[in-house]
Amino acid sequence: MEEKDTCEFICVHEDAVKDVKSKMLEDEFFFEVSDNFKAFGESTRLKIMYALSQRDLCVCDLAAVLDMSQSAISHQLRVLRGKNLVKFRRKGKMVYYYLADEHVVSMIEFGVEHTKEKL
Amino acid sequence: MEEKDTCEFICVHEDAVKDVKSKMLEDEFFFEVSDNFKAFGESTRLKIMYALSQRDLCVCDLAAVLDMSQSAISHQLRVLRGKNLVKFRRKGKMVYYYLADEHVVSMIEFGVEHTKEKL
DNA sequence: CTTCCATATGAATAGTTGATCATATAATAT
DNA sequence: ATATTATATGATCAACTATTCATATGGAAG
Repeated sequence: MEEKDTCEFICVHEDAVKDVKSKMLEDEFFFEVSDNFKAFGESTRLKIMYALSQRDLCVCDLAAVLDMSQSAISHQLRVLRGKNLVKFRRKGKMVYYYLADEHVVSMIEFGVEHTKEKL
Repeated sequence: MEEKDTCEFICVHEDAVKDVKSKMLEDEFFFEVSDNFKAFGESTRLKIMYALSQRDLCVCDLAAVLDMSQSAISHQLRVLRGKNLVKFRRKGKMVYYYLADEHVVSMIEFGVEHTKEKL
């Protein structure tokens, strides 16, 4: 038998709550989805990905395009790599980054379109 | 004539940078897009919106569904209201929240689908 | 009006995170 | 080897944020 030690929830509509609760997804899954959104939810990372959607770029070029330090860019690229949103290939001393798959492109487009429509 | 006081950017590929730079959007716009993504980039807010995509719910029901405090939910609802992602209507003492428009639903679906495919 | 209940909100706090600085690594050239 | 250049990364710091706690607001009922 369940017992809430939080003494609230007097007003709960049991049927509605039960209904929605049954339709909720795994907590773990929500976490993954939001974690994915989070990658796009920071303007520096979004700009990096947008730039890469135009063409593959090395770190230095990205820094120039965004007018930011190489270090800052590298750190964000690391985050994006960790989420499998970008990949890279070496070419001599340089490292060229590119978007990991079409999902990234369509996610950006989706966000851009929806934001435009909201204006 | 431009002069960077940051003494780096030796490796920049001018043509590539110029090309991509010309294709970049307004800084302000990138900020808005990422700000929108950010709303979905936090699991509590995402869960709230997902729950509301199933049916309109009052604050107390949301708290019950997510098993979180009423205060925490209210604070996040405030954030969502601020970004015009949810709206509400009063019914007596209670306040029913619902998603502001179809954009919210499709954004959630989009994120969910893309995350599924990545597994 | 007063009480009760649903919700909102300000303040405080802990955890997260993005940028910088300094430094390390890795590849190329000399 | 050593020097140079491109990138990566650890540490630090400041800014931001999600939750909690305490309290306020606002509607309904007595």
